[in-house]
Amino acid sequence: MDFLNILNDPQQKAVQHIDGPAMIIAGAGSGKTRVLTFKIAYLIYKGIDPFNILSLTFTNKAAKEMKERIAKAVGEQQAKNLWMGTFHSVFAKILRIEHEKVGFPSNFTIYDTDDAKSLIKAILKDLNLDPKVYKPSLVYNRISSAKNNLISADAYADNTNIISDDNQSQKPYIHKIYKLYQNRLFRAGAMDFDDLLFKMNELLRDDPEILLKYQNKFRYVLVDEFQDTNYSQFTILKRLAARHENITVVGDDAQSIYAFRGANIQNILNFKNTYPDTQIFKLEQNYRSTKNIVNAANSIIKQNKEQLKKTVWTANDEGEKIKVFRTNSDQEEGMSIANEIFRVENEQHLGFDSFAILYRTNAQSRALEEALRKSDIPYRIYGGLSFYQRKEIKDLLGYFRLTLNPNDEEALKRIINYPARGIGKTTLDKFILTASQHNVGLWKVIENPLAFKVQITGGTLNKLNAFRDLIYAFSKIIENENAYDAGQKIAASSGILKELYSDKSAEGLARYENVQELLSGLKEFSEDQKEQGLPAKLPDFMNDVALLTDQDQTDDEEQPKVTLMTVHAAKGLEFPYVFIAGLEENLFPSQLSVNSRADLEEERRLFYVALTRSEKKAYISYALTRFRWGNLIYCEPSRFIEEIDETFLDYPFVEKQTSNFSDFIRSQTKSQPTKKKTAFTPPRNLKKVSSTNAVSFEGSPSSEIVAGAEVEHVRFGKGKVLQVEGVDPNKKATVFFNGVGQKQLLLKFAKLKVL
DNA sequence: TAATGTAGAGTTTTT
DNA sequence: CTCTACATTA
Repeated sequence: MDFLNILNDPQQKAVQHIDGPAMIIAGAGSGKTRVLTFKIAYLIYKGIDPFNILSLTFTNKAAKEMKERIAKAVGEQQAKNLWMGTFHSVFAKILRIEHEKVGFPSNFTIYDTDDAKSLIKAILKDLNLDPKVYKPSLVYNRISSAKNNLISADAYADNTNIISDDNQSQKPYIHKIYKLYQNRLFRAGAMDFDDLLFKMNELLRDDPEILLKYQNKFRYVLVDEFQDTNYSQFTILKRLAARHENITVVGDDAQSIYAFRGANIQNILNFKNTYPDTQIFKLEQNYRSTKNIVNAANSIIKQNKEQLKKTVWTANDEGEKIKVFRTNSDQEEGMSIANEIFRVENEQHLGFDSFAILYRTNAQSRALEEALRKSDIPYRIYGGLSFYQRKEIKDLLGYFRLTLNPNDEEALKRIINYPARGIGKTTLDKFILTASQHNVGLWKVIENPLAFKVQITGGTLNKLNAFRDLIYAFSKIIENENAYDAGQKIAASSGILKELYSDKSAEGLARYENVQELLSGLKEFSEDQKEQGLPAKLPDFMNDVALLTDQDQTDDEEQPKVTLMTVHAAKGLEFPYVFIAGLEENLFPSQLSVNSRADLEEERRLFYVALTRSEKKAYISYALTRFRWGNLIYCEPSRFIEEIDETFLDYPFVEKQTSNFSDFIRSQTKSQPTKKKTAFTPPRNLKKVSSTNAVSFEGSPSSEIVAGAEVEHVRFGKGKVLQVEGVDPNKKATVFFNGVGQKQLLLKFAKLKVL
């Protein structure tokens, strides 16, 4: 095994371990993917049949990349037979194979979160419950977390703790919604994300034959990103591995950032309790980042109480210190970053894809995007509304879904009257009611409304029959044509293409293009599958389209671009230069996390993940003001900045002034009208970048701000004071800004200059 | 039943 | 602010 030579000692040992439980604790940048890849290659090299290896990853993209790497090591033929994918996609596949035992059609639909919430809304209506009290997203989360803990609808209703919780929060009927929700899913031949795991658990629990079959099939189980698995997932693993106990988990407790969706960090912290024979391998050498970055990240993470002991170190260069930017506004923050990217790129010529801007929330991308656009820096934003969540895409997929599974209620509701064909809400409501009364699928009623004595007019019946026949026709098309041709035909004869084409607005054009993009995706799929000798029908495409995310899309990038994404989305990636924006209290850490120690620790891990993405240099920035929901709010620097050992920071402000940030801010804002402040003028490293915007913008004394005065604001530009009210510390001015409109500003914060 | 207008809510992260 | 969902009107 030549290739072992390029690994370090603990990496080699981890790779060469074959039988029995193993846990690989992989620090950030320690070559985790490489070890996992080599380990699988090594197993195959040692004669283990790839058919017997199951490897679970966090994203489909990760699985695909790993498979390609393994193919290079052991050859295409061998690699092809590996089972690799996300928990959801692998188990969806198995559930389709074993669908008879599960009691679902093999082409069951997978409801995404939007479908699920929409269904919950429909149930609320049936139960006459107020959607403001029973917020669909809240109910969904409650059900989801129950499922992730393997609590069925019946168990939920019987659990006195849960019920008293719900009673306490004035939502006593959640158990009822849960039960009905499962009923409706069943009738629609649909599962939500959590069901995929839940039903897999049930299957393995209740059917010894199936259990044995998959235990013997997956003699070797490997799990990546184990720190982000939930109880349901771990339970599946335990069941599968119970016979041979060849289970290898790889992860980093310091990078566990998905507790909000049920991930249980205890899975990794207590893995050895479950398998006392576990061999533990620690990968502690970081190959990615400079000493400064590694040490700064260590100084952050050590503040967390709950963690496995390890010491991440690097032999790399010292590198530059982490630079801190402070700006007056979120816009300026964007400009500072854009200017710095421009400067570094001019100097180093690494290409714009060497830069990433990371942030806590998607909403922050706007100001950053604007700044990059102004500076003519190419960029690509990841996340936000995903491609597959767009209305036009869901509409077309709705036709595909309904044709493949006519009981798919959410798909039906979505398209039965889109494009408009005269079947309105009233009619649809009648059908849904009738279906519920007879406890049959919606499609049964649609096919033959008279059999169920639904009161409809002859005209409606005709329209309905036309729709029914349309779907029948699509069904034939899907049977006979490949995915692309079928998709094309359905898009055309459903009227969707025409509908979108007739909309000449910019948004309409974009929607049309999106649909075209989906169709070309189908084309690519059809050709790829054919090439590999695999089936290329529409159902094959639809099988896990609900499990795809934007990250799985192949981007045919023509030019290098700066990456903009949330910290979560950046997990597993690396960039030479990383900017972490919006390091402010109530933003990062998020407002919702600051009250609980566990949540705050997760935010801190998130920051750790962000910082450890960088190879050469990291920047962190915060703004003193920021727009949120159209309102200007005032921000304080994040506690995380203080938590970094200052020897790793290039942060000129703290040295001169007090280290207490709130005092610092207060002193600035209070003394604002008078004397010149040394500390508040932009520090040297900022001068250059902020000079394009407002250079050390000085406000006038509040006594000069009177009604009728012409003033200038650092952000809104020129305007006229309409009214001033209140007394000095809390004096408030109403100002009309040209082109911006009327704003109310507190003078102690807002800097207004009288012209 | 379709189209238009208005009110209300939302920003934590995603399979 | 911006988007969506609902209600009202034609």
